[in-house]
Amino acid sequence: MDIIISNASGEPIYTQIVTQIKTLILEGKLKEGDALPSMRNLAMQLRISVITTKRAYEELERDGFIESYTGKGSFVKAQNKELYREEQLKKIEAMLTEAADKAKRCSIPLSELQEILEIVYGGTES
Amino acid sequence: MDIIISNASGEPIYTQIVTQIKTLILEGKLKEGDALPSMRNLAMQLRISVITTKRAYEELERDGFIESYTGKGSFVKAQNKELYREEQLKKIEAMLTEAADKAKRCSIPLSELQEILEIVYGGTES
DNA sequence: ATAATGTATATATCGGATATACACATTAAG
DNA sequence: CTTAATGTGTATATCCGATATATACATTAT
Repeated sequence: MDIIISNASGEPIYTQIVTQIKTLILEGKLKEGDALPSMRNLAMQLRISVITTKRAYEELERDGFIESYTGKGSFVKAQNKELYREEQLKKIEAMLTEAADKAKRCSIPLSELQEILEIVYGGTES
Repeated sequence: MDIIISNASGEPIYTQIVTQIKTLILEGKLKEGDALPSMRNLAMQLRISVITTKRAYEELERDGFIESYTGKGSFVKAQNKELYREEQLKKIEAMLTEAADKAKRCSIPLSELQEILEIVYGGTES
């Protein structure tokens, strides 16, 4: 568990933790059942409060990445890729809806939107 | 100029003013060269500070809807529909890019995105 | 000069976001 | 049962951006 936090970035600490652990899980470097560092332990390492690590773990739990058990610890959950996909799909749909609304207000046709989408989808490197 | 502000809405006052004046202009109820109420005048009517009306007018000016001249007043600019369209297009492109990024991370294919876009574009009432 | 207009600086207030201390509850191990 | 680990809950501190303001200043028209 190499979590690195940067005070300079302006990004909140708990967010940095969440993102990094999510990435580790999504990349398969942390697998189902793997134990995460205890909240206290991680807090010590990073020299931050337990409450901040708790907040990060809470978010990971809400998003279905891990599970915590009082007295035992926190563990990586079975990845529910389908669920994750569904959630992302909802967010994507919301974004597309907003974009479509804006477009309609300026009489920008659907075809133009489709073109743009095609370009940005193709052009963005992951 | 019937500007109506509602303290209950939670929406900031200056935003309410901006939106309502933009709408009046876009709907053609305010035309090129028309004088807006002076900042002080509008502030009196709405029982708010001049600074708040100024802030609203500043935003309208930034967005190219009006122009203000010290000592004279504020006036509706010639509508540059093309410019407005371009600006909206930039915002739309940014939204689509973000959506595309999210989609790629979940291996959601472009075709699925296109479908969704088609649905939300068609289905949203203006 | 006067009275209208817009402008600039410094300030108050509020609320959400972030991070915290400390006490409490649960579990596992001896 | 005691101990030491774990996660949890309540109440609090702090900071920062957003919002709105008062007051004084600058410009224009008459």
